Amino acid sequence: MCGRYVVTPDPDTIARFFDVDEVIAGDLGASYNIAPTDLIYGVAEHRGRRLLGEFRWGLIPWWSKEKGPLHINARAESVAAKPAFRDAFSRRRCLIPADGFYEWQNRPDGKQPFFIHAVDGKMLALAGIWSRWTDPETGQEISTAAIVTTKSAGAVSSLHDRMPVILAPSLWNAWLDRDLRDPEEIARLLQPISELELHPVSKLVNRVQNNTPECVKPI
DNA sequence: CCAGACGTTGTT
DNA sequence: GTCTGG
DNA sequence: CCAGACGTTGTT
DNA sequence: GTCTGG
Repeated sequence: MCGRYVVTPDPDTIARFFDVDEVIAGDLGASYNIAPTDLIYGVAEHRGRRLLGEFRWGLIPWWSKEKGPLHINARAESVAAKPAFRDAFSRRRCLIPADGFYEWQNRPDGKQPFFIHAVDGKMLALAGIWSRWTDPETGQEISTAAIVTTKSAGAVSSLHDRMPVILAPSLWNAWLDRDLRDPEEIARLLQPISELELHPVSKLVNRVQNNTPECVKPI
């Protein structure tokens, strides 16, 4: 699955990589340990333009009266049908930029974290869905997002049976296209990719308070 | 009709 | 909002 | 995802 | 064990 990840470039660098027209996100700073509830970058389309915005990690359906529970992931196999996700899936998709992400391997002696990243070291586009939600208590409106997961492939499958969907650049346009609303057509974009590298890292990453380059360093 | 749920993961 | 269960 | 909390009363 | 917070 995907419950922690890494983003280090500044917003302008991310925007260039994803061919973004306008940056509306603030500078969230480099993070080696992004966790659920954090603010994250997301690339989404608005009135035909590609924007880099910020989202709270943990999707809240627009009709929800409650702040929780958090939906940090959505299964590719069912995202089109689930009440909490289907509307976002057909109308509000985004790319979530990442240097890489973490998975924990279960071992007899505990859990071992791994950092997983592109072979060429470039940023990954994680498949995301998003929603606008108004807090009934404060009237505050926020954008929230979830990462779509799928069956793992390649080296990652030796660690874990789930991983985030990573979209190849050739699929970015279709994924962001808000006029593309046919669930079956959209679902065809969600394939696991296998060209990733991984290495074990320190258990420092287990604590969300630890946010240093040490988190991604091979051990 | 109204009430209540609406999610993923891992583990057992 | 929309579906399912009672 | 992992870490950390997990409770009430009364008083300040 | 299970929920909440980050």
